[in-house]
Amino acid sequence: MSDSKIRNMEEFAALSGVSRPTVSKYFNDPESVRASIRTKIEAALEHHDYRPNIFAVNQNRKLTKNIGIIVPYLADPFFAEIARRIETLVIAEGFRPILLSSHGDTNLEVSNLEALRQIKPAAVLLAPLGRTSDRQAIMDFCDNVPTVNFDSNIEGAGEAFIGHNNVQATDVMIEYLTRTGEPPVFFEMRTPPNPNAIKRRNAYLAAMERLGHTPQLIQAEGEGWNLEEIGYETAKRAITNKELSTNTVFCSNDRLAIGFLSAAYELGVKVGHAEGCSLRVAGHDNHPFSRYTCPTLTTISHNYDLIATRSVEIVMSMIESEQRLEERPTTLLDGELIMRASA
Amino acid sequence: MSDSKIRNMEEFAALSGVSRPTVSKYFNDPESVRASIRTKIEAALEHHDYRPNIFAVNQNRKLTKNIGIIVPYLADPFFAEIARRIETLVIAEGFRPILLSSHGDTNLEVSNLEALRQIKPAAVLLAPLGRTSDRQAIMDFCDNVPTVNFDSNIEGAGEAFIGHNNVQATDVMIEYLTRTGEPPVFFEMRTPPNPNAIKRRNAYLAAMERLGHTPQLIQAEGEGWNLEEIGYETAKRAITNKELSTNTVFCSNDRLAIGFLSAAYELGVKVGHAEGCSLRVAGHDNHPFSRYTCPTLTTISHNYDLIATRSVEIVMSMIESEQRLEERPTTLLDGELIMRASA
DNA sequence: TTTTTTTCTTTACGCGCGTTAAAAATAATA
DNA sequence: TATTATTTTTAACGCGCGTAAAGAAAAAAA
Repeated sequence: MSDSKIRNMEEFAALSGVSRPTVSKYFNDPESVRASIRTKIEAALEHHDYRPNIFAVNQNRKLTKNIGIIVPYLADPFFAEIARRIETLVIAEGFRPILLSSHGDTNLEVSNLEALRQIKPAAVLLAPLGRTSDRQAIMDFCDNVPTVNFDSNIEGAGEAFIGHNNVQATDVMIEYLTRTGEPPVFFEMRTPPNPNAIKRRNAYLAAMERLGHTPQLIQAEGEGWNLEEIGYETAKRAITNKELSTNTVFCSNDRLAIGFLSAAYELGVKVGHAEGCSLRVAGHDNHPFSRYTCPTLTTISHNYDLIATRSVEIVMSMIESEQRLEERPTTLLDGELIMRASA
Repeated sequence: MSDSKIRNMEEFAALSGVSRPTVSKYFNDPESVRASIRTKIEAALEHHDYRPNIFAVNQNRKLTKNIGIIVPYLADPFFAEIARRIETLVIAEGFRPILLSSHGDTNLEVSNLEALRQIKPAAVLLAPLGRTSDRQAIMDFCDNVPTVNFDSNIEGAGEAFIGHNNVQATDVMIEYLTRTGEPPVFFEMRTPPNPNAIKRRNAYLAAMERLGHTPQLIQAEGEGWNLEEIGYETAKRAITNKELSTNTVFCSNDRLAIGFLSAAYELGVKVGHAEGCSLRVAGHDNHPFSRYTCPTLTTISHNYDLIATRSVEIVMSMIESEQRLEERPTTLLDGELIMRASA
């Protein structure tokens, strides 16, 4: 590797003995030039450290090789895990992932959208905040940038939606809990940030009615994304005041469940389905930490793998076909019951 | 807001009644133009949606307004939390954070560095993988891009290092544990990915010797970043085989401790400092979830706030002074004992 | 009001690369 | 070998903006 610094494509083309437009063609798609030419260029690449200036490239292309990824809250391991998988897939497809977190903040979500629009991404994968999203800003964005909406469905936003089948997942868990013990109370936030929570609540109410049981909602009052704390506080109150009408609690998500378990432990309430336990607790999401709670958390898993692969697949097909999808296909991925010690 | 799409600065300048070079000056620093001119431009901005093309801007400036942030593993809530704080501070300073995770992979760390180098960032905040980092690649990078090294110290890398005072923190915890009960066993990985772990081990050994106690290391064999699992498996073995020489365990980090607590719970070993408990467990890091473990985890907190603010401060001063620091200042931030139920 | 200082306008070049059109070279086919 | 199809070269323009120099205009100082 020679130390000679190459300033631009002109110089590199001269060194490789190929004309600049052909070199440009090569970098856009190595297969598009003749093998003999390719060999020349790649030989030169081995001796000289050259890569096209990314700003100049992006300025002159209508769309870049960037793919934006926006998640509502990256410090939540669930989104961190999804983001990690998507990033990996995007890189494998030869694109550059740009990962942005809205940190639970509406304004930041909007400015993330603006930041992405500026860099002319080939496409965007958007997991919106949900209830607190600026719907208009998102719709405007989707008009201008090919977007796939995932996790939180914002009706009409983006060319497609990939999400979790909250109804199926909720049904599976309620069926399991009811079959193996008492029907569950539903533990949730009164005003959850994420629309999936509403779907889960409604699915719970519907399933309980269908099965002929009386539903009970325990609703935490907090706002924001500090879910463990909200779950902990509310659980402490609910347990102390004996608000639970059955011995089984189905939490709207694992983070609330983690808070619940913490409160139960502190109050000396033994959780689990083994003998000697007075309470069963189940969660929803298969949060990365749910297998290490005490007791380990029975929950319903998202299909992490499919949610990532399917989203990236759709994005890639959109990019390839270079046209928007006419309808807005919605993919709901079934959840899987993960049986552990807590219920 | 008129719908008229403005193609470039030329058009916008015409609409605002100001010459293009002056408009350019304005966007680089609004204070650098006369108030009367500023008013004109800002009036035009209210009617027309225009922002300079970021690629053209970056191409023509020697250094951009980008600040790179690399963390070793973003799915670890510790790094997610640090990254979140740093991002927020960087935005407040008027820069654009570019957050990249190495996902625990050496090759990805290297390609992240390459990706950053391409976008000519004003500076970079780097938390390297540590033991598995490609030291040469990092040193090369730091030669070309002003970098601040944080969390994991790679000797000589970057203009400065901001980290955790592992020795002080370890001493504080050992002093506390010893004073309130039996001296601790040290629970760690034999080949930890992060150099902080080595510092903690050595600090433990030194402190035990100083206090006249016999040290004992329980070393997990695994590799990688799946720390809870590694902690869980090893703890199960250690408890079952009665390998612990005292009733107190000091874990090298909270994620190992979470795995340890999970194993102890499963085996029916009651953890805590209350009566009826047979084991005390302490961690290190004040991981975001450590306050919700069962029992809640006694640990030592990083100074999350200072680690972020100090790092960003140094980066900003580097950018402002436009010159590299002559020495390589090392800042070690003291840890704070967080007393909870587990020890 | 006149002089000096500061700021703005005009004009023009450069950044590094995408892209196109016409001419030249190479490869494939007859 | 001659003909045709394909690829490459040459030459040149454009992308949108930073920036520099010289002259004009505005503000500040005398």
